[in-house]
Amino acid sequence: MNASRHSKSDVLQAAMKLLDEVGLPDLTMRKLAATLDVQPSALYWHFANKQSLLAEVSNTIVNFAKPVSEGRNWQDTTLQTALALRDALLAFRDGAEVVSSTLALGLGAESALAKIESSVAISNRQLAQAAAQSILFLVLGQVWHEQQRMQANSLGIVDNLEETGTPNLEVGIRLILQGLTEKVKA
Amino acid sequence: MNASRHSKSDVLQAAMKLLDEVGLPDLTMRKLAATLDVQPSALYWHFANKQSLLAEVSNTIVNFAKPVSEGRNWQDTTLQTALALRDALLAFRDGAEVVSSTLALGLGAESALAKIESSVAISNRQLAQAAAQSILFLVLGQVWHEQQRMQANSLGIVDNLEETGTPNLEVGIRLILQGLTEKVKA
DNA sequence: TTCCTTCCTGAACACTGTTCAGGTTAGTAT
DNA sequence: ATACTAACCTGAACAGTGTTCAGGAAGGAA
Repeated sequence: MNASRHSKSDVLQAAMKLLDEVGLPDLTMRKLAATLDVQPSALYWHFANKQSLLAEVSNTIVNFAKPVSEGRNWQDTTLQTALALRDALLAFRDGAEVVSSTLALGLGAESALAKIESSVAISNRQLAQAAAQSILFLVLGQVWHEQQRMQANSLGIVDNLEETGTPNLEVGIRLILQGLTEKVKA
Repeated sequence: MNASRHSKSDVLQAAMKLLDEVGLPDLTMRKLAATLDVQPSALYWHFANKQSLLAEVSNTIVNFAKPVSEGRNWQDTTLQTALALRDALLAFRDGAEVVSSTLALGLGAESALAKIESSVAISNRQLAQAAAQSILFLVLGQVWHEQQRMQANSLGIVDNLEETGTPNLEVGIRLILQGLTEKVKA
């Protein structure tokens, strides 16, 4: 789209736009280069490799989550934090898969976990960490599943009987928070 | 290893052996064909494509889970079911990633969810389904993370300060079960 | 021996991420 | 204006990927 030269953030921005247009499986270095009117090798001046690029994409997605206003209690705040992350993931095509992979490889997006964990205001940090990680996996898994279904549906693949609709993510999170509250009381 | 002809299950078996030896990223059709002393194209007589192969690998992993003996209560049974799934995933290199991907694509491994859900003996099926899905994502996410670390460690990549050890998966599952129990009581 | 199903070959197609020696462009300093 | 330097890019290649397809060979049954 542009014949001028590009900065690192130009490339990142183009990558996110392309992700939205074609999805993660078709987000190739060659296609990305093409949208920038540049040879594929040019991208490697800005990023060491594709994974590094995806790591920054991942960070951008995670940091897109709106900061939450303090709730009535830490349970509420944690729930809002988790839902804000969900919204951020949903705001980008294949967002959950991108973040999951990056997180698994340990290349970024750790702030997602940190934000949840710091909202769990209980003294037992080990327990808080376990709960935060559980909530994170729950959000990622749920949204990944949902986004995959979105694409499948857009390809005309029929959903088996509407599948009772998405079992609300909120329910799962509330279960964890409920259990956590009980455990701390004891 | 063998110059004779091969059946579909031969190929599947070889795939699982190769998975164990080289891991998912290096499980290529060409390498798989090589271990069978066969041209890559021969594999496509047995499987429509690589994803179908991986789907069957995935099913094999999931079905490897030992059936659990009925516990004292459904909470206990569910916990045992989840832990059995975890053990099955851990028994195969990159097991969690294989199953996660297949599940996301909707190509198999659904029995994993079914087994957990059927163990949640509460009348509210919608709630049971949400809980089961939460537990499944939790197990997959946790084991995926753990297996990724295993590989990283084996490559000499140093863990930052031992990372307080795996926040036990059991803790997370128990939180959900606890919350579930409370919710049903009310 | 014919026939048919099962399994495989060999070669190609259309991609993928990545490397590298060398060139251009832009901006800063003299 | 000239020289230098950092930023950015070209063009070509390498080594690999999943997949397709026309045709051939092996094995058992009629």
